[in-house]
Amino acid sequence: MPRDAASRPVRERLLDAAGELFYEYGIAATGVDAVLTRARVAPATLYAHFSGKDGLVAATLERRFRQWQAVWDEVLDERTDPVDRLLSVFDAVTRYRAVEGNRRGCAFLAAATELPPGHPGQQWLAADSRLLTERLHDLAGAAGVADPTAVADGLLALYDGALARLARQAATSGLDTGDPLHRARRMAADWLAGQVRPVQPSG
Amino acid sequence: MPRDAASRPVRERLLDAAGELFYEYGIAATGVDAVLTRARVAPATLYAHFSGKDGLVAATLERRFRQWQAVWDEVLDERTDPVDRLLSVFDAVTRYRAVEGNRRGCAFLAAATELPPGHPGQQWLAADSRLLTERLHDLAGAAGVADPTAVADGLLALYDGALARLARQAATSGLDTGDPLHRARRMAADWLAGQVRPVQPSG
DNA sequence: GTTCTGCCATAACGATCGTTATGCTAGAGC
DNA sequence: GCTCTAGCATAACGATCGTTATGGCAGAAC
Repeated sequence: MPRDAASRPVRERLLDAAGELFYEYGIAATGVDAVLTRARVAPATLYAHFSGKDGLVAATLERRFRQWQAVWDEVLDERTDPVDRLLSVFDAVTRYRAVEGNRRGCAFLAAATELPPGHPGQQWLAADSRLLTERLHDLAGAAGVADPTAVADGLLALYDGALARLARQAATSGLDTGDPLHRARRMAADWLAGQVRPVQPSG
Repeated sequence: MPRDAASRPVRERLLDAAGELFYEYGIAATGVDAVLTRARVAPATLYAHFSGKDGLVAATLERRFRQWQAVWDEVLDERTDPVDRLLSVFDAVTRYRAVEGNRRGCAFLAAATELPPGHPGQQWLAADSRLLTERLHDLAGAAGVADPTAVADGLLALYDGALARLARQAATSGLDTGDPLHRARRMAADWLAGQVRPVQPSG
């Protein structure tokens, strides 16, 4: 099968190359040729694995979504304190950044501004939004806050804000100071302290 | 000069058309032809007024920056209470949205993900970041908060978060409920209540 | 050893991109 | 009236886009 047995499967190479280039330079600005060159893959091979550029874009977003969800699951499994679990979204994205090295902010946010309506990749942007909304809502409920929806919305606002600022920092490098994610986490913790209604342990 | 005296000057028409199309469909996805058609302008005329597409992009961002700054100035002039003035950034963007009708979130945030480094439009993204950072810092200082930098950063996070969520809502329409800007403003007000150190009036 | 499959390299396709060139017409200024 | 300017419409430029076609080669299957 693979001519070079030591290299990764061709589909993985394509997703790696496309993911990095789309994220670094933008989806529209990245040509198929650039992906092919970086992945060292022939054009016909790409179209044998994907329906086209749109399909490749959707596949990279799908993989990114699953990786991000897996990292969050992992972080969540390490926590037991309800408030810690609520704040884990910030730690998960920090860990995901360390692994994937995404300095340009949220890939889904960037894709949301680039993809037209009806693009096959849109479903993964929706999946990301849904995951964030529903999971934060559930965690807020488990933490015993008075209004889980309001807390989830608030945390989501801080989460989006941190990732959006990361995207802006790439353009305005050197102007901002510190890590937006750390600041957002601290602010969320402060804000939560006033929102969490201590629950009597049932036992 | 203008063949059709009733119409706006050709430069304004170009900026109007380009601003709307770039904002609605993205910068890279909008061809020069689409701008020319919408503005009813000949190709040579565009290149007589701007250095090219990049120059047109930069000019639309410049105009947007100045309009946004003017709206914020206007809102600020109506306020005297220091906390109200601090929260005016949310009201200004709400007013700007009503005037300009920008349902797809922050144009500068979108441009930050689309424009390559060194693009002539980057300076206006930097100007927007600087305006937000410095003005919020000054207003926080005037409000007598303990740590103006921390307060400015916090408000900036909520501001970015609200505009980022607007961008995502365009893709995930119908999933989110309510106005992110209103939620962010309320959350900012709550958060500020714990940050503002009441200052003794000097008189 | 032959066949078959997966992938390669190269080239070409039509379409669209940003940009420039060529005439032509309508109004302003003298 | 004449000139000059500003903008028009159309067409063409080379480049690049996403996509497809062609031919060849290496390793697996049998």
